[in-house]
Amino acid sequence: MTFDELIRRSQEACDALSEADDGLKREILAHAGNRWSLGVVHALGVAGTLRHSDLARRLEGVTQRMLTRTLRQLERDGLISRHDHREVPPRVDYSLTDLGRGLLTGMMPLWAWVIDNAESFRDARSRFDREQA
Amino acid sequence: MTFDELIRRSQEACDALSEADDGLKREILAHAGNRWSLGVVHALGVAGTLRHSDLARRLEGVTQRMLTRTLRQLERDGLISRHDHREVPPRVDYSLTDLGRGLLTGMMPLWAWVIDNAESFRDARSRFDREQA
DNA sequence: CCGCATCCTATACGATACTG
DNA sequence: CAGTATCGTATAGGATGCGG
Repeated sequence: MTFDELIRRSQEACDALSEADDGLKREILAHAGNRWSLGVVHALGVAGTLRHSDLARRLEGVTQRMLTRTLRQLERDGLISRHDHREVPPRVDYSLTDLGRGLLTGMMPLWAWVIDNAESFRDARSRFDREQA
Repeated sequence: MTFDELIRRSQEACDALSEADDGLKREILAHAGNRWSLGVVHALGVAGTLRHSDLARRLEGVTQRMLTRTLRQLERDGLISRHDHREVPPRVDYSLTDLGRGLLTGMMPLWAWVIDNAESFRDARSRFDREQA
């Protein structure tokens, strides 16, 4: 598909959008851009099921507060499911929902593209910063 | 490609990532999640070249401040190019770079996926909110 | 027309300490 | 172990007015 065809289709899709849908799209993408969301989704995609402490170990630098907040947000978005075993000591584990797996799948091409063009991004940025100086 | 194969590949890709690349990925996605970025990129994809005031008209509700800020950010990321005609009154127009077109292309599948699953997102959220009550 | 300066609110993110 | 509470800073986003 050419770029123009792609644009035409996206134009049609956009015209068909309700304002609520457009807000939803931005919201989901905004969540995906949050500090730890992608890391959590990816870790769960790789491991299948993980406990809170497992995730804390895998996401180096995350605090309990931010991990909990991120998990709640992802759960609210329906991307992960939370299972509380109701034991003492506490045992809670998380896994991707079908929706979460779908997001991960849908993100891959974009992700790969960003990595492939990492150098272009760095070049563009350093050029911009130089010109501003 | 199955989900597991996809995960395995993303795992390999992730292992190969420098920490800087990972930060870059998050940063680009965070910018994509910003309030007006996608709208600007999409509008430029559709129209080709637009002036500041054209964009302001197309993005209903945007303020001059946020539009300028968004344009600077996108320009710094190398996604759009800015051409100042240096006339009086001022005349500045914006268009997508190859990198910007690439981002738009890469975003389409994800975008379409979010729209396709809009109802699932709403269901998940209302279920979550009900259970919290 | 385009952009900036100023002032404001909301929230992401983090450090730290605490609870069942 | 999982989560909450409280503190702080940084930044997104907006309203409004000024200037080349």
